Amino acid sequence: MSESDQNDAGNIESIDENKLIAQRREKLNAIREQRNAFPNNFRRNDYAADLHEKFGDKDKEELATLAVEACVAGRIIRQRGPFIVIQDMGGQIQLYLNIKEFADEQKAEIKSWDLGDIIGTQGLIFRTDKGELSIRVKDISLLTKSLRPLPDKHKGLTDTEVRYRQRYIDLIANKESRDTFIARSKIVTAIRSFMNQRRYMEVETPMMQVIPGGAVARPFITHHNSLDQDMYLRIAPELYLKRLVVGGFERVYELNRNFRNEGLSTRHNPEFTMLEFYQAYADYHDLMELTEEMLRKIALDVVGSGTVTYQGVELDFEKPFVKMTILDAIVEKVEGVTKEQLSDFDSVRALAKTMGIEAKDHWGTGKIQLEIFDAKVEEFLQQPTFITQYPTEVSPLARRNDDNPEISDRFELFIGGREIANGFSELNDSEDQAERFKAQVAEKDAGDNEAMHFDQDYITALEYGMPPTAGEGIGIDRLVMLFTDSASIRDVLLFPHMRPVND
RNA sequence: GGGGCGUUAGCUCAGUGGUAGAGCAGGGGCCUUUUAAGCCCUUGGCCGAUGGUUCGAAUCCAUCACGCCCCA
Repeated sequence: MSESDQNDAGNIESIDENKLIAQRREKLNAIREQRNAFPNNFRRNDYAADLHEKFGDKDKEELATLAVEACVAGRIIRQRGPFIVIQDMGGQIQLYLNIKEFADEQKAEIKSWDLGDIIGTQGLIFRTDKGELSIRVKDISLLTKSLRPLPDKHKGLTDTEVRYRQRYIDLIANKESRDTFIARSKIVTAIRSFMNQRRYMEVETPMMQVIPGGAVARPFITHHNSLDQDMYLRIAPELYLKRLVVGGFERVYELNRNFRNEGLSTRHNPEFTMLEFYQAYADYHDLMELTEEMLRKIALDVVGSGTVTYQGVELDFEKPFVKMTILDAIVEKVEGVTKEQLSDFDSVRALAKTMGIEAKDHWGTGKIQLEIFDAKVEEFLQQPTFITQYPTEVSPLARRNDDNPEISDRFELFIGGREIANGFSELNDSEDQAERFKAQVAEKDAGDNEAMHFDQDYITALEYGMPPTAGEGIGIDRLVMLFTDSASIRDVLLFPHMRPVND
C-alpha cells in the first residue's frame, strides 16, 4: 500500500467515525483490559423461536413448577429497565436481569452494554406479571461488542439505499426483510424437493462460456488470462442442459445464476436466478401441467394458501391457469384489432406504428406481433395465464408446431403482469437447428447484438440424437417477488447491484 | 436516455431567505416483573458535493453524484 493510499484510508475512517462509535470503542478497550474481548467458548442450546413454541402456552405457575433452564445467544435489540430483548436467527426472547444480583465489576460492564452487542446467557424460563415469556438471567456475558449504533429500534431502517448497500443492517433492523429472505429460501427448497421427487437430477453447467447461448440477450465479457481468451458469463444454461439430455440424463435441472448485460430496473438485475429444466419424452403441454402443480405447491408451502395477494391483487393459484394463444390475447386486450390484421406483414407493421412501435428492418411478422404483445397485453395478465403459439421467428430453439411451421410449441407464463416462465418442446432436428442458428447469425451481422451465435458443438450433440424433450425456465427472483408481495426485484436479492458511490 | 421527487444528528423525520429542531439512540441520575418509547437532566450537525444570486442560503438558481418513482 502506498503512502497516499494509507492517507486516503485514514480519511475515510475519520469521516465515518463519530462520537457514538468512539464511546463504544472506549467501552471495548475497557473490556480488552479485563479479558479476551472476543471469546468463542460460549455454546448456545436454545433458540428463541423454539422456546416460544415449547412454552408459549404455559402460564406463570406452570413455568415456575417446571423450572426449565435455557441457554440462548443473540444481539441486544431492546433494553428497558431490567429487561433486555435479544434476537437470534429465528426470533426474539426477553431476558430479565436484576443488576443488583451481580458482582461490582460485572455490574459495571453490564451497564456499559449497548444495543447491538451480542451476548450469551443462561437462566430459568418464566413468565412476567404482564405475561411475557422471559429468561431470568443467572449467567450472562458479552460475546461481541458492536461498535456501530443500530437504526431506530421502533421505526427500523427505511432508507432504501442503505437497506440495499448494507443489507446486514436491514436484516438486523427489519423483520419484513428477514421474512422475505426466509421465504426465498423456502421457495428454493420447495422447488428442489418438487423436482427431486419427480426424478429430476440437479446439475451444474458452465457459467463461463466461450459461446454464450440459450437466450436472446447481451452477455458480459470477461477474460481468461493464461488461455488469453475472452469468455462470456452465461446468459442461460440451456444448450448445456440439452447436451446432458443427449448424454442420457433424461431429466435434469439447474437452479442458479444467469447474467445479462442490460439496464437496471425494479424488474431487472444483471445477475438473476433461474430454474431451468429439461424432460425427455415430454412436450410443452406436460410442462404447463407441471408448472401449475409446482406453483400451487409453493403457494401452499410458503404462503400457506392457494391464493396470494400481490400489490393489492388477489392471485389465484388454485384454479386451473388460463391458456390463450398470443394472437387471441392481443385481440382480446387491444380494442378493434383482428387476427387478420395481426397475421399480415404490412398491416401488422402499420398497426405497430400506430402504437408507437417502430419495426426494425429485419423484423418479421412474428417479431412485430411479440412486440405488440409485450407493449399492450403483458401488464394486464394478472392471474396466472399461459400464452401459447409463439412465432417460430422469435423462438430459435423451440420445436415447430406440426400443423403450422410458423408457430412453435412454446408457452410463456404470466402472473401479476410479468413473465414468470418460458417453456417449449425442444427443437431436436439438428438440421433445422443449424438453419435457425444461421438466421440468428445473419441478424447479429445486421446489427442485433442480442442475436445468438452459431454453436457447432451443440449441433453435433443434436446429430447424435436428442430424444423428444420439453424444457422450461422459471425466473426465481420474480417468483419470490410474487410470493413475498415485493414491488422491486431489489427487495428479493440480498445484495442487488448498485452503482458505486464516489466521493 | 427523458421527466418528477428525495438527500438535514447514529436512526426516523420537521424546518420556503434572518442564530439548526424534535423523537429515538448516546451520556448522567432515579427506577428494577416492563410492553411500540417509565421519569428527570443532557451531549450531538461541512443541512449530499461544487459553483452562483443575496447584506445574509438548509431554504432561491445551475451543474454533478447517489437513490426512489414514472416514461422510453
